[in-house]
Amino acid sequence: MQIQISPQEGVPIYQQIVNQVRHLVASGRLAPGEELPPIRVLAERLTINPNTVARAYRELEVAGVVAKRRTSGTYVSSGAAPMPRSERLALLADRIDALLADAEQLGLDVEALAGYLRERDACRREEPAKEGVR
Amino acid sequence: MQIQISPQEGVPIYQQIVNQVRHLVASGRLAPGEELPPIRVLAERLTINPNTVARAYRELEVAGVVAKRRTSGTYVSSGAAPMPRSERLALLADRIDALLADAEQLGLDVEALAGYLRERDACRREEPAKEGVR
Amino acid sequence: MQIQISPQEGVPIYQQIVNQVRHLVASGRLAPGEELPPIRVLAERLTINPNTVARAYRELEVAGVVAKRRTSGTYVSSGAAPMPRSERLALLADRIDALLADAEQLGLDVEALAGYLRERDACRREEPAKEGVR
Amino acid sequence: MQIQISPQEGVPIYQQIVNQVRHLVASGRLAPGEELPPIRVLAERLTINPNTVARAYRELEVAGVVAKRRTSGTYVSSGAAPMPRSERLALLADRIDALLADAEQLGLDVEALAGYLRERDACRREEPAKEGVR
DNA sequence: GTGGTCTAGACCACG
DNA sequence: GTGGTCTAGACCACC
Repeated sequence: MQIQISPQEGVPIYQQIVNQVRHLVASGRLAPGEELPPIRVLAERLTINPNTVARAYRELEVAGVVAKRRTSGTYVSSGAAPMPRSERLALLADRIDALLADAEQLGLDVEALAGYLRERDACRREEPAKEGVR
Repeated sequence: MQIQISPQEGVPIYQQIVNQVRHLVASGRLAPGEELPPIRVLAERLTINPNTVARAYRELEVAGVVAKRRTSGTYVSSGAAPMPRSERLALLADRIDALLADAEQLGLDVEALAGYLRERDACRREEPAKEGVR
Repeated sequence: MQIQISPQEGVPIYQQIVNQVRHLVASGRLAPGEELPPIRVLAERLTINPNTVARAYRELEVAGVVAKRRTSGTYVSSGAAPMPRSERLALLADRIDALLADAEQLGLDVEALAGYLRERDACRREEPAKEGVR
Repeated sequence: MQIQISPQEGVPIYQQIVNQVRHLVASGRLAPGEELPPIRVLAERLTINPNTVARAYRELEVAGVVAKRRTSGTYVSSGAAPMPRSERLALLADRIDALLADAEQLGLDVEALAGYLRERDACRREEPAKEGVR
């Protein structure tokens, strides 16, 4: 399971984990019934405190995204189906809107923004992929 | 001066003000020498605590974006020139990158994202502009 | 606000707080808009760790029972109306059922249980009320 | 031997078994000298891990409620006499007290509680007896 | 002053 | 080996 933590702005670590698991489930990369890494394992991999991972898993559990089997591990809920493309896009709506608002305030139109989007995307693909270490 | 506050997730109010003033200056909508609204006036308009506006102005001052003239008010620094388009785009780089990373994790490619960007932009222009007040 | 913690069986402390706040709200003893004690204050009063109280308050928040105003405190949600008597009784249904099951297994009928209930209740009222300290 | 397991809140499975065996002995339904089901048989019947049943039997043994005869099985201790009614009631004292405390916090008096007790009891007797399996 | 996050580490319950 | 709870204490952000 691919999870990247970055000390990005002010987003709490546990929140980043929650978001990313949700995204992996929404895109079908994590299928219902699939097992998530044990709390301690993921904590070690990300070099963060196990309590932080536990909090993320707990939130995912109350949200119904995952289910914990006490002594056996944590699994993607059987009811957590992948989302259609349009809904996945909708998950980004708020941030897109905020971006558009800021761009407008900067005197940039949507085409400039779209162009820049492609440019940055090209960069990402060239880079050797930097590690998301904290 | 057009400033919109939204209780959006976790972005601090003072930070929103700082960003927006920076943007207005970068785009040339606020010209060097121009006067900003007095703290109390802006606070009342946005219905927020005057301390919050004061903090934003203070940060803008130490950043050299604005200058306070003792008894008379707050003005855009004479050294605060509008930025070229490329630099203005660069201000959005971090958020663009984060967006691309999330989109990828959602299994969405850059073209889907660009398309959605245009779609949301169209929505914005139709709407009567919702109030950004608290 | 009256909250009692007891190292009773295995019920986690944070859970006891959650339950009791819910009950106080359900019975109308805590009215919508009323302020709860600050995390640190309640923690000190119960001589437990502030993190434990914070966890209880957080759960109450996601459940919509209370709302936190970031820098000002924690309040009973305006939408958290008192419940009618029948619903309040229903909150105890699970435990009542478990009790009846156990009583049956002990060869005790419901009347014996009801009688014992009154007897214990009489005791409670006589006692000087023992402290719920941990 | 009638034993029902329910994944009720947080009561451990092995504890449920212990309690129920104690209750059956206290009420005289399991007489001294009577044989308990073999570990594997009970485990299979309740569809739980044999280790869990073993743990329950072990606790019952150290408590002197049952005795293991090396090669032959597990039996109710000869010293395990049925308890008088008052003592059986006393076994429920803690839970009764907790219930009364909660009821009081919910603004319900003991009579309301006793009435509800009878009501739930009536329900139990009508129902076809729901399965207590996992 | 408010709440929020995170760490480090201990101890428990379960199977 | 799983996850759960709790503590102690640090540091941050906001107003």
